[in-house]
Amino acid sequence: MPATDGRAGDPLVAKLSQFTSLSAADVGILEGLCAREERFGAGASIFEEGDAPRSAFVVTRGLACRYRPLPDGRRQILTFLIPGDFSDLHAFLLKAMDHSVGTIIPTRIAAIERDIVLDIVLHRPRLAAALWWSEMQEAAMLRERIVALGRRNARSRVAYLLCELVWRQQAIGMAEDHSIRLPLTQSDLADALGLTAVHVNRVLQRFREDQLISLERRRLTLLNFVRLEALAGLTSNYLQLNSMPAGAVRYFDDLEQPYRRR
Amino acid sequence: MPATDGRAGDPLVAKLSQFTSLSAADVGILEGLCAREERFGAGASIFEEGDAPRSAFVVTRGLACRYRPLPDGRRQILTFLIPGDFSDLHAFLLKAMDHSVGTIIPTRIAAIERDIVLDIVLHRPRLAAALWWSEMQEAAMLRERIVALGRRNARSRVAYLLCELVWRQQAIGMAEDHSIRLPLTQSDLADALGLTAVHVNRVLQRFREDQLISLERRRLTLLNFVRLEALAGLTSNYLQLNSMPAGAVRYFDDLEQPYRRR
DNA sequence: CGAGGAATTGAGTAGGTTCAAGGCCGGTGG
DNA sequence: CCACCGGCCTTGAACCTACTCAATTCCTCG
Repeated sequence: MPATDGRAGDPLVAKLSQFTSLSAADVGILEGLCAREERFGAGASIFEEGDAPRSAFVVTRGLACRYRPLPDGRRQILTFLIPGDFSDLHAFLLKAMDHSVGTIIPTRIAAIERDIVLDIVLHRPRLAAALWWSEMQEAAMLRERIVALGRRNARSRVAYLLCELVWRQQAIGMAEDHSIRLPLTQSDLADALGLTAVHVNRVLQRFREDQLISLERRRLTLLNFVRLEALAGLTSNYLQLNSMPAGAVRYFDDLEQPYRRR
Repeated sequence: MPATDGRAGDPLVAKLSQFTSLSAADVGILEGLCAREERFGAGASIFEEGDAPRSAFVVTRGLACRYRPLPDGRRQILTFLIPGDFSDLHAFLLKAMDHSVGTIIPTRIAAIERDIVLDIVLHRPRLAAALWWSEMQEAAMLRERIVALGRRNARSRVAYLLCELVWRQQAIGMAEDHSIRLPLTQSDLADALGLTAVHVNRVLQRFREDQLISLERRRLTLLNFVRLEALAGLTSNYLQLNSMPAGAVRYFDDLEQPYRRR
């Protein structure tokens, strides 16, 4: 099993493999996509609200977030982007991004050209399906966030976000058991959860008292993930952490045929 | 300009035409998709959390919503589905839906088979682009909801949702100026906005006092949409209500060539 | 005309915010 | 090696927005 520094295999391949088994050719393509990375420092801006979208991108190392800045200086974090996240597959269809993306820690990003995206969609059905699935996973995370912000109290919200972060890092081999590196400040967490940093602090205090988590030196461990998941109110099929339905598998195998011989 | 009863032209065609001009053939395909509709009464369930996804679908008439039921009986409404909304393009890749869809008023839905979806994606690039765009629009709405629930107070949230509903219905020719039919109860609005029905009521009272809206007999009119939009804090490019970038247009025209001769 | 859901109103409460001050910790420069 | 600095975390007290509970009125529809 992989180590904890994010170097263990390609995180994108690891993530998509949860959904469907990838051929050697597909893996090659994915690794090729991530070959030319761009590096950003901590707290850097990758793009901003209003910018023309350039292309899709993959996070290969580090941690970033999508967010919407508000006129009064506050912000709402929409999603965190971890290694293996393939985003904005179709952003080239838009004239302007409606949100910004910035890094939390030093981060590497590989940009993907429009032509490559379309080539995959048109000629690599199985790979395209895997990318669609990862888009749907991102949409599922947005829906879960809405439920959390709309109908859960602060304790549940914090529990939910910590669980999500751990689960996602488990999926790419960046978690040790239920423990991850968590370089987010309490203020970052608050901006994601619609709370204030002060209140996030008090909730985390309670979680520590209750032996639910340990969090020190930027390392988070879920000590009692059963209780945390219950507190978070997450359903078992969250993140669609299961593979493709059998019918769809057969279907894509058939579609692959014409292209396998190229 | 179309009338107010939702019969004026095909709402799906109207919606996608905002994004790109559609060929007669594409319009024909879209209208064909909506030919076989299924009818549901008010308060009916279209599918439920946990169900295996059947296929994509288009709402042709009525009003429905996606929502997540909570264990304690409450719920969070995620999005409202109005005529012309094409949803779940790729849902066939999942084993189980993570949310439910139910109707508010009598509603008609056209189911779209997986094979038809894939045929469009592979052979009708321009139409596929339009459908991707509508998916991105739905994702943009989810992000906007997160911002509203996370960082805005009750007044702004209500203003935002009313504006969104009016804008969307304008886009499909179902609005008269700034006036729409609004069959939602205050409880529905509350479930979408993370508030209680009682508080939604008080906010709406204030809006009426302040001459911002009129709302009676299920008819909403924005009396001062400038102030409402400001209160809602919406950005001008919300809903990506603008057409495809020129570069993308050329690109898809090229892709169309091989298929135009079929 | 009656019934039931929806809207409205009031009073008390609570979860989370705001403001402000102090403490910790890691990094930097002398 | 040590002292300083700045960002982050922590804690307390007052406050406020929105919730809860409950009763009443209004509408719509059969």
